[in-house]
Amino acid sequence: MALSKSLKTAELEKISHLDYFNIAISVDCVIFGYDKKELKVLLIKSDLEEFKGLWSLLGDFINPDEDLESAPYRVLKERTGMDDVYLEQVYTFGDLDRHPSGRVITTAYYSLIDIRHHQLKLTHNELHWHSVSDIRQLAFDHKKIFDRCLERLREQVMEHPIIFNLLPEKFSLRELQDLYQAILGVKLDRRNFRKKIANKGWLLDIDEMEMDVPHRPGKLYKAKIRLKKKPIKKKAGQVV
Amino acid sequence: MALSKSLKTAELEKISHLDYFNIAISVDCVIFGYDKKELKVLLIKSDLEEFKGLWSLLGDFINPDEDLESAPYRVLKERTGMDDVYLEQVYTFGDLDRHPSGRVITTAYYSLIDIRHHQLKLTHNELHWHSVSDIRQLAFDHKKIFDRCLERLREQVMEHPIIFNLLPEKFSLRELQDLYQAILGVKLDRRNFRKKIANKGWLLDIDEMEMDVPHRPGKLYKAKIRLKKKPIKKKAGQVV
DNA sequence: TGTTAATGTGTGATAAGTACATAATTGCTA
DNA sequence: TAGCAATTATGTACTTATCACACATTAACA
Repeated sequence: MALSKSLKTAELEKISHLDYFNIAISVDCVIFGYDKKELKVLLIKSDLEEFKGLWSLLGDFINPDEDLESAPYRVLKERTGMDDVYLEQVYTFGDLDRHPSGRVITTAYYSLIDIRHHQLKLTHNELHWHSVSDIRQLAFDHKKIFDRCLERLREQVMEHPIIFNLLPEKFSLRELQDLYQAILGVKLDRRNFRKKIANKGWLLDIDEMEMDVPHRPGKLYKAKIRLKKKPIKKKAGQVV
Repeated sequence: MALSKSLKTAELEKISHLDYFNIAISVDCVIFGYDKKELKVLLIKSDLEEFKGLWSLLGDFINPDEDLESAPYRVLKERTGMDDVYLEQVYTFGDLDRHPSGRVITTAYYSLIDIRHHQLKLTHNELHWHSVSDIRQLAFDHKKIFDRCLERLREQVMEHPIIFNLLPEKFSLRELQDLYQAILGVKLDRRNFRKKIANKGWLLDIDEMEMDVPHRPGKLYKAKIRLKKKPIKKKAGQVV
């Protein structure tokens, strides 16, 4: 939708002058993964001179012809090749000086993906999975954004069945507990954990056992539902 | 901060062309108040032809030289004269077709104010307090924004001591309970409610009683803390 | 066949949530 | 000034969730 086409004259005077249109909008994605009992986050080497050597979140500017919600899906698709992902909007950051190149307001999303489903694109561009516990400093205000998203993830993870997006289709209760512990940063009691999870009713007993583990094998489960929030495709102008 | 001044040449090529700068950003405020046992929301008659007769949230475009977080405080100050208010960012809405005048992305905030502190400005411009339970249709996508903010308020109100921003300085437990009931839309048991509130430790017993009530007077309390989130004043360019 | 590393399971103690009733105080009204 | 209306103040029994904690079992491996 071109702006000029849809503007009424009165509105033109009010909002079309450059004062209101020299702010850019971006999205930044905190992409969480899980590997070797550690919560990971996918980062990219900053391409700005100011932040040489620092890592930053994956983000991009919004295109004028895409919904805000579609942008983080596009970023994820471009960077990881995945498009069936869980994404949740967390917060919008708009401090005046947050971007050295000008006025950029950014909306932060977090995403949970199964780290095994995208290996390919890692060696190209400077993408890398970092352990969440190692994150000290990031480019821009991305540390603040990252912290907020991690906080939100921790709030959500016991309330909604989103955690399964970080796991393979079949998993044992031990794997699930390890993952919760990695996210929440605490140790949980096994018996109490199992009771709690059982009460949620999120799991499907598939009557299979772990194979080739060097100890007594555990039962395997599937998630009853894998929550995704895919963008609803809409044409511009469509009435909702 | 003028954009052109701080842009590096490489960046200029990448982001300064108009494609990325013809999106406007606004804030919209869901301003809650409380009166006569009802939760209220402050609305304004829409000034757009498309939404003639409909009410809309109070909002405005972001100025290029103000922090995002400062904008809703400015809107509140301009509309209600109050600047010591509680504000919380809720969500950013950016569907392509959400604004008939062009591409406008908006960040929604909710605010809690004591309805008695601002009477003056109501008769001027077309501002009016509406009962939350009467809200059916609003201009733009404001009904969706309103719903999301009300939902967030309901999530927050038992967890954080924010509710006192809707009450006068001194209040009785009955007034507090009525207010909770208005927000949550449920009836609460008095004894259990009192126990719960007592456990939170939010109240200060000021050893005063209600006066001139047509029934046995109750004790009055103050909030130990009144949570406000005032914007932190920062100069552009200041390192955080 | 013993060692290692896990699985699977239950109970008692404490805290939180829920349902519920009676006596006391004030202003108002007849 | 007696009685009514409205609301305060308060506790207990029941249920549910949370927490700490120990032992027998299974499979791989050396």
